[in-house]
Amino acid sequence: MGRAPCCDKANVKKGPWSPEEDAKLKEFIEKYGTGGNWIALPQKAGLKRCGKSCRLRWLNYLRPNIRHGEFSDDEDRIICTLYATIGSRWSVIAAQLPGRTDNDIKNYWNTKLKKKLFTMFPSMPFQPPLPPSNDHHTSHRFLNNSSSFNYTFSTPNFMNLDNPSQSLFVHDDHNLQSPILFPPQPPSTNLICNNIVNDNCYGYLGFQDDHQNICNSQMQQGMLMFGSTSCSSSEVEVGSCMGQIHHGNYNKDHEEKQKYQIKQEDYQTTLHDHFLGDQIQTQSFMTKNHITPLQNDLEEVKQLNFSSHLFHAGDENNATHYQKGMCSSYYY
DNA sequence: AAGGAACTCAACCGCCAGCCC
DNA sequence: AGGGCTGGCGGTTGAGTTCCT
Repeated sequence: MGRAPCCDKANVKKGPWSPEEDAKLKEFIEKYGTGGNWIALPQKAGLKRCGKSCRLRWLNYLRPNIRHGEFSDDEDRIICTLYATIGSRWSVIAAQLPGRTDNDIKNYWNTKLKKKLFTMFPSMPFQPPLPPSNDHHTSHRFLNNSSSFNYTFSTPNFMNLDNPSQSLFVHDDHNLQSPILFPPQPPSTNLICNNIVNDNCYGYLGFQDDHQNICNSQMQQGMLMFGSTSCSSSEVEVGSCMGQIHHGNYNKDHEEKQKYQIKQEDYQTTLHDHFLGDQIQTQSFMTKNHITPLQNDLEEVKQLNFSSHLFHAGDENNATHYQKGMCSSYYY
């Protein structure tokens, strides 16, 4: 048995909306609101339309303060940054661009922006990150068997061109031919990856042999996406990555920095435990405790000007032990 | 000028989470 | 507790438009 239709398909009009229908819908909603029930609305408003169609028409076209037309460079940048970070979550991206709808942004990305980026950086595989898995069995499979990594991560990256050892690259594909992570001096091991998984974040570490290609492609992407600002080596904090995302314009006040600062001590201890020698031990090295201020998902992200769900940590002062690796986590 | 290809974008489809009964 | 319903969302479609040869 199939799913019950949301409306009587035979008796609803489909296709483009006429000006008369627009006027009817607009007038009704301005007068009575949606009444909290889109399915019942068309009948009340005298429209032969599916409730969902009404909702879409209102949200994407008729509601006040909708902006159509050219996207600005700033909007492009925001879309690219967010897409690289959270993927095709258009509604979240739209929430950062007042007046833009998720549909508009999705169309813009699919028809223009993506092509623009490919034209500028043809060798760059520009893929969104995979949404975090809710399947903890899947997640833990990585933790327990790094050599059989078969999951698609395709995630953002950002870098510090002044000091690549502080740059974060996270990327992957099914065939393990793309970088998992770029280390400045990669060991001659095949890919080893380490995933950090918990309820609110996941991330991973890894090495890859073909580091020159990684470097080249990721350099381009890093420049493209996030500029080349430095991040602090003494502070391991969200702020440093946000600065990069904002092309150096990021100005977090001290209090905010404190709020999101990761304890250097925790970080060092953890890395010492797991980065000795050329091998990364397959073990989670970040826990919820490290990210507590960030785990309240998207509302937090919005409040923080959209980018704080991305966390980057690096410290070259302890390079003897672990400059070969960086770490990353993504929060949803 | 014509017609085929490529592009755009409004609208639809179907899935899913959350709410309510 | 669980089944049905709804809103919200992302992916996809296809008619209309623009571009190219």
